[in-house]
Order: sequence, then C-alpha cells, then structure tokens
Amino acid sequence: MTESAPRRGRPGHDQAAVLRVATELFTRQGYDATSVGDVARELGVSKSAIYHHVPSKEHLLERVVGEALDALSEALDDVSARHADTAGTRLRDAVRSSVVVLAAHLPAVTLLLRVHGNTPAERAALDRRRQVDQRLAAMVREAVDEGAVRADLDPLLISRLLFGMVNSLTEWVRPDLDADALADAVTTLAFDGLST
Amino acid sequence: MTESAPRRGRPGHDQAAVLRVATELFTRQGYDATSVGDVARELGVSKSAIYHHVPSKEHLLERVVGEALDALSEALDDVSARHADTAGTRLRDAVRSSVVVLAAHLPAVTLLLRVHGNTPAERAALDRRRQVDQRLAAMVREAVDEGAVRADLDPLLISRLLFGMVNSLTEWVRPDLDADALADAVTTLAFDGLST
DNA sequence: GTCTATATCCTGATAGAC
DNA sequence: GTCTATCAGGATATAGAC
Repeated sequence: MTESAPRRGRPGHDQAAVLRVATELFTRQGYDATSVGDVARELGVSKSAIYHHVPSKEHLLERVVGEALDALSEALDDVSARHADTAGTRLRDAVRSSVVVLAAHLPAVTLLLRVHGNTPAERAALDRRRQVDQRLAAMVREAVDEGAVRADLDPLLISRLLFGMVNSLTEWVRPDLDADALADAVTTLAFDGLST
Repeated sequence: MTESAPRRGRPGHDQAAVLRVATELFTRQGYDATSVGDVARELGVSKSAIYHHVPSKEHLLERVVGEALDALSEALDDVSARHADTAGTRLRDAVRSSVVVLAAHLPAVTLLLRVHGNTPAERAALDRRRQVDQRLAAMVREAVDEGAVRADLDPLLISRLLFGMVNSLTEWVRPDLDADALADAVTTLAFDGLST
C-alpha cells in the first residue's frame, strides 16, 4: 500500500474514501436515512462525483456488509479447522473470534446486523448471515453433546443468547477499545456467569 | 375494551389501527424505509386518510417508542421499590422484568432499540433510554458492591453485556413465545453461565 | 372517515462539459 | 475527477369535496 502525497486543489477522492464516509454515515443515521447527497456533502463534492466512483447507493451497502460477512466466515473457518480441539474449546474460540472480528470490522459488522432485507442485495446478505448463525448454533450443539456446555437449555436458545450478547457490542464498542481484553471479558461472563 | 361490531362499507379505521399497522411495517422494513403510503396501502385506504388520524409520520414513532419507554420505566420502578430485597435479587428481577416487558411490548421495544437520533423526537427517546440504561447499570453496581455479582469485571461492562443479551431478544422472539420460561432461561444463563 | 388533487421538496441516477 | 443541469419518481403533508 503506497502512501499517496498530500493533494492540492480538488479533493481527488477514490472509491475507498466514498466507502469510508458512506459507512460512517450509514451507521450514524441509518442506511435509509442517508442520501447520496449526504455522502457527497460530507466529502465536500457534488452528488455526481459520487457516481463517478460508485455505481449505486446499494452497491456501497453490498461492499460493506460483504466485508463483514467475509471476515466472520473466515474466522469461523479457522476455528472449525481445529479438529484436534474439543467442541467446548472451539466454541470458546468462536466467541473470542467473533468479538475480535466485530471490533476489527466494527462499522461493517454494525451495518450487517441492521440489514432489513428490503432489496435483493439485502436479502442475499441476510442469507449469508443466517448461514453464519447456523454454523455457530451447530458449534453450541456439539459443545452440549460433548458435555462441555449445560444441557438443561435448548442449544439453539443458548446460541441466540450467546451471540446476541456478542452482537450487542456494536451498540457501544468504540474503535480504540482493546479487543482482546473485551473478548476475555465476554468469554468469562458467558461461560462462568455473573454470580460469585 | 368493548368489542366493536364487524363493519360494512368503508374500513372506518382509528388511530389505534394506524399505529398497529405502522409499527408492524416499521419493524419489518425499518422506520425510514417505510412511507406513509405503505401504511395506507396496508390498511387499504389513501395516504390522506392516514393524516386524518395522525398528525405526522414521526408522531407514530413517538407514540410507539413512548409505549416501550413507559413500560420499561414502570417495570424498573416496581423493582426499585422492593427495598427489602438484596441488590442481587433486585438485579435478577430487573433482568426478568426486562425480558417480560420486551416480550409483552415486542414491536415497541424493537423499534426503540433501533432509533438513530435523526430528529428531536428520536433524540428525546434516546435520552429517556439512556436513563433506563443508567438505572440498570446502577443496579449492577449495587449487586457487585453487595458481593452478589463478580467483582473482577467492570460493573458497567457487565451491565452492557447483560442487557445487550436481553435486548438482542428482539431479533428473534415471536409474540406467541412463553415469556416467563424465556425469562427463566435468560436469568439462568446470565447468572450461572453456560459451563457445566 | 375517506377521497382526489395538489404543493413542495428530496430522492437516486444520468448526460455532457471542463 | 468534478461540475452544472436535468430527469422521473416518490416523499411528507395539506385543501377541500363528499
């Protein structure tokens, strides 16, 4: 990645800059409440300049949620590949990885979790997200079968509560936060509970 | 509540009917992605008919999130009033109540949790919500001070994770679900953890 | 309580000049 | 890479008839 020299005159933005600003506004105001004009104003250019870099507003959303889904899937692949570990350990690692990925791709994951399914692209994202959820649910089930996780609660319910807690991090986590320490705290609280 | 006789001819809706349909569409498509025309079409009337019952689109949102905030605040008042109980018991009850209220006012709470703060009314709702969050955080702190809840994690962090888990229920809970059983499961998992 | 018609503004997106 | 100008459609909201 070559560092470009500071520019003079016209801003001279690129696709990445548009994507960055759009993502920020989408998270702050919501995707539907953010117009292409908003993105343009924030970058200090006209609406048309945006369409030079990007084919459509929805394309921006596709790119962002795609980043989140790729990162989550890859992290899950890594965890699943460790066959030597116990199912309990793999679940712990899945929780840890989910937190780390969420923090590393905070804006992207935040947007992903807010997708409604109003367009084909959004529905495709929801489909991919459902696949991730199912893989996580399967890991919980295996940990229950192994005896590492309590069997008096429905594994699907456990999965939803556990990763619901993880996903709720998007509501308040800030980019400068220590992700590893956070992952530790989440894992501890989830597995050991908050009772003394 | 008197049951009105089945109508003939024109629908003859009232404010409650508009509110009900609007809430459903707001949750399904998002507030910003839902137009007054959408609400009108769903009710089988024209846009103007909606404005006979309701002064503005935003007023609908205000009403709905107000319902959620009132219910949550009231439940919290009830829990706080039980001075005889220990702080640990009060926290358990707060979690239980939160789940029950969330299930009883599912559409309203769902919308409340998705408010962005784009308008004065939305910002007012966020303010009230922040007050609720602070009361819950205070209850966690008291339970920690009392020794009922682990002290090796920041009370504010515990509060965020705990009620983040509770709030994540809006993502999948359905109206016909047994709220008490759900509240039991959430409380058990939160306090005892998922390890065997 | 609902309608048609309308006012006003903003939306996503395109054409073509510089 | 950005601009001005423009398009067609849809947004919230209102006026006034029935």
